[in-house]
Amino acid sequence: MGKSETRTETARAARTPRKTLSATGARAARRPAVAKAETPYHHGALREALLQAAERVLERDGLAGLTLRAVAREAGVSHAAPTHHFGDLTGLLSELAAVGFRQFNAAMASSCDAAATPLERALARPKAYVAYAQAHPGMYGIMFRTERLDYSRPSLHEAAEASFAGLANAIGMMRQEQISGDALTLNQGAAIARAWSMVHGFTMLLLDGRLEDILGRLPEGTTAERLLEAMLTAPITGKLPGP
Amino acid sequence: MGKSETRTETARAARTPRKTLSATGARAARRPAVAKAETPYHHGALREALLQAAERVLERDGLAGLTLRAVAREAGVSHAAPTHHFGDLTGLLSELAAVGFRQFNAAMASSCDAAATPLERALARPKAYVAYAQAHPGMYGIMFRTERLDYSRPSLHEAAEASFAGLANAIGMMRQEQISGDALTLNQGAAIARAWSMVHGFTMLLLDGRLEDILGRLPEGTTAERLLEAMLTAPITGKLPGP
DNA sequence: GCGAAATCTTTACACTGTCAATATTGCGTC
DNA sequence: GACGCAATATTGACAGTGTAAAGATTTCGC
Repeated sequence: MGKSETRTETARAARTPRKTLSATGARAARRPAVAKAETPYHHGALREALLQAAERVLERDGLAGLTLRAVAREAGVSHAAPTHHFGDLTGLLSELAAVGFRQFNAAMASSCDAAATPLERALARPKAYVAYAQAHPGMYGIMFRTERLDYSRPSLHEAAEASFAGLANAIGMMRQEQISGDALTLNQGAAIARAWSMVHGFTMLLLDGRLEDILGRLPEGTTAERLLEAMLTAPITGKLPGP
Repeated sequence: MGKSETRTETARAARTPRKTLSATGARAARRPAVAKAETPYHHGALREALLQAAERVLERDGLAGLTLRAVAREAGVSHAAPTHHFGDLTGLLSELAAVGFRQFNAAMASSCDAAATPLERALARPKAYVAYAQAHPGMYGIMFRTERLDYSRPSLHEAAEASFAGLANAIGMMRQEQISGDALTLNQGAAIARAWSMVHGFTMLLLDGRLEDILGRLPEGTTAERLLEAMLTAPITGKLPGP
C-alpha cells in the first residue's frame, strides 16, 4: 500500500507531542532505579505501547500480518524503534507470548474459582483453555504455533512455567495426591501429559478446522464444547484408550 | 549471501544440458494425453524435481528456510519457475504437505501390519505417528503447523482425508463396532477426537520441547516413547480423566 | 549546567513473494 | 518436413520484510 514508509512522518505528527507528554506527569515515578524496567524511556512508555499495538495488529490482521514494521506503524514510531526494546522479531514475539500466557493463566484461574461442584471444577480448566484459544486464536498461535520463541527470556519462561504448574497441580488434586515439584512417577507424568496433550491437541485441531468433519457427523447441533465434554467424561470403550 | 540472484547463471550451467536431456529417452512415455499430469513439461520433470528439492531444503534448513526462491535455487532453475507449476507458495506447500501425508499414512499402515498381538496393534499406530513426526519434524510442521495450506487442492484433500479415515477405522476396530461414514454417535466422535487430540497434542508438545520438563522429572531414562505408552495404557486414576 | 548514555530516526542492504514481459522449446497440424 | 501456437522457463521489476550501522535528540547522573 502506497510507497514504502511514507507514513512515518504523518505518524509522528499524529502522536501526542513529545514535549507536552514529558512535561506533564504522565509517567509514573521516574526516581527509583528499580522502576527502570517499567518505564525507562525518555519518549513515553513505548515498550508497553508497542506490545499493545502488537496485540491490536494481531487481532486485526492475524499472525501473518504481525510484522515488526506493522507494529511500529501501529504505534506511530519509526520501523526501527522496536529493535531497541525487543532486540529482534523473536524478542517481540516472545514478550507478546508472555502477555498471552498471563492472560491465559488468569482466565483459567478465574474459571476454576467460579466452579462449585467437583465435576464443574474438573471441567472448568479445559473448557477455559479452549475458550481462550477460540476467543484469541492469534494469541494462541503466537504461544503455541510459532517456532520463533525464546524461552530463555525470563518473562516468557515464568509465564509458561506458571501455566504448566497450574495444570500439574490440578491433576494432582484430581488424583488426590501431592505432586512434588522435582520428581514424578510414570503414572503421574502420564496423567499430566495425557491431560495436556488432549486439550492442546483438541484446541489445535479445532482452530485448524480439522474437527469440522467429525462435528458435522455428530447429532444435529453438537458444539465443540459438548464434544470436548464428552471426550473428558465419556466412558472409554474398547480394548485400549489409545487409537 | 552474495549479490542477489547471481547464482542463476551458474545454476543453469550446473544443470544437465537441456538438449542432451531431451534428446535421450530420459522422460517416460510422452505420447498419451493422460500422462500429461505426470510429466507434461518440455524441460524435464520439473514439478517432481521441485518437490524433491523442497523436501531437501526442508530437511536441511528447516521450515524457515523453505522459500520459493530457495527451492528454485536447489533445483537449479530461475526463481520464478515454481510459479508456473504451483501457482504460489501456498500451492507448493500444499503439494508438499500432500507428499508428507502420503508418507505418513504409509508409515502408519506398515507399522500396523507388522504388529502381531492386539496390544501391539493398538499401540503401533500412535507410535508410528510420533515416530514419523520425530523423524521428519519439518514435514510434520508443514502438515500441521503451517497456516498456509489449501485443502481445496485435491491431492492434499485426499491424502489428509485418508489419514483421518485410517484413524476412524482403527478406533472402530478397537470398539468392535462398525463406524459408518456419514453418522457418528457422540461417544464414537468423542473416542475419535480423544485419540487424535491426544496423539497430535503429544507430538506437538514433544516437538516443541515442552515435555522436557516432565520427562526430566520421570524415573531415570524414561523416553518419550515410554511416556506415550503409559499415557495410552496406564489406568486412569482420579475423579475424571480430564485435567 | 554538562557530558554521557539511552532512545528514536534515517539510511541502506539482502532477502522474500508475486507479477508482467520476454525468450525458448515442444507438439499438433498442414 | 516446416510452421505456428501454446506450454514452459527466464529476466526484470516492485512492494514489503528483518536487521544492521550511523546520525540525531532527549533524559539522567553528576
